[in-house]
Amino acid sequence: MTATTHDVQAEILKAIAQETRLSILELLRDGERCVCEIFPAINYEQSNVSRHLNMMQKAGILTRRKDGLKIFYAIKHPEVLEIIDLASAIMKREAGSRHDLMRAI
Amino acid sequence: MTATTHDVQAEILKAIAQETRLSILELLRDGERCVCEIFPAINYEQSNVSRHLNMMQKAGILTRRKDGLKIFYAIKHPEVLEIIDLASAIMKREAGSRHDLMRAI
DNA sequence: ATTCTCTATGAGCGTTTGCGCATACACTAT
DNA sequence: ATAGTGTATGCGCAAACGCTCATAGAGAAT
Repeated sequence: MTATTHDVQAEILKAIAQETRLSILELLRDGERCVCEIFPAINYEQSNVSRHLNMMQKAGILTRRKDGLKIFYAIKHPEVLEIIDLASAIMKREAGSRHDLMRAI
Repeated sequence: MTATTHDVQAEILKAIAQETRLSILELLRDGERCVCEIFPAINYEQSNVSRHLNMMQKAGILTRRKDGLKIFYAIKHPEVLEIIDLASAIMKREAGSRHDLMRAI
């Protein structure tokens, strides 16, 4: 029960570190979206997307807003997108160094 | 086989988003360490720590250097620590808003 | 060659994850 | 009340994860 600092950090990062959730977060980069807009866009079952959104909200990185039937989710902390961008930076540099390695052979 | 952008991003972030690995990365913040220094510090089996280090190296976030018997691991990209720090920032803000919620009741 | 130290790997186990299908729930509209 | 739309949840399943114990490799030292 006693959650350590690393437990909480891991919970937040795990909420971001998954293919489907990254697709969702990329959509939410432009602003809030409802489930009905998201799941056709990324081509997954509505239930699956709903679970992912719920999970991210519980992890504290998404907000939830009800409007009639629809429920709109949005990114809560701008740091989430910064984290994704940093991961992209690592990815690109890694791809580059692998190219260098290729060329060296 | 065709790895998408999100697959690679997720692989990098997953390599960070785990309690034990966060402990290891925190140790590596001060510079390179060998397995023999790390596993007693975080109180896990040597084999377990070895696997985590190997996994992070394959994900591209750690470097590996051999020196006699010992093998030294180090953080390869400074962005890794930035990501952890951003997660901390989110964590603190969340903790704050939860306090506000508590006080509001 | 033997022994000692450090690291990696095989095997096994319980838990968690991500997914789809079907169904329940919430709200709106007629 | 009934039907329709949007969202959440129960269930089951295959795969991945994280861990430990035991063992194998690799290199140093005697």
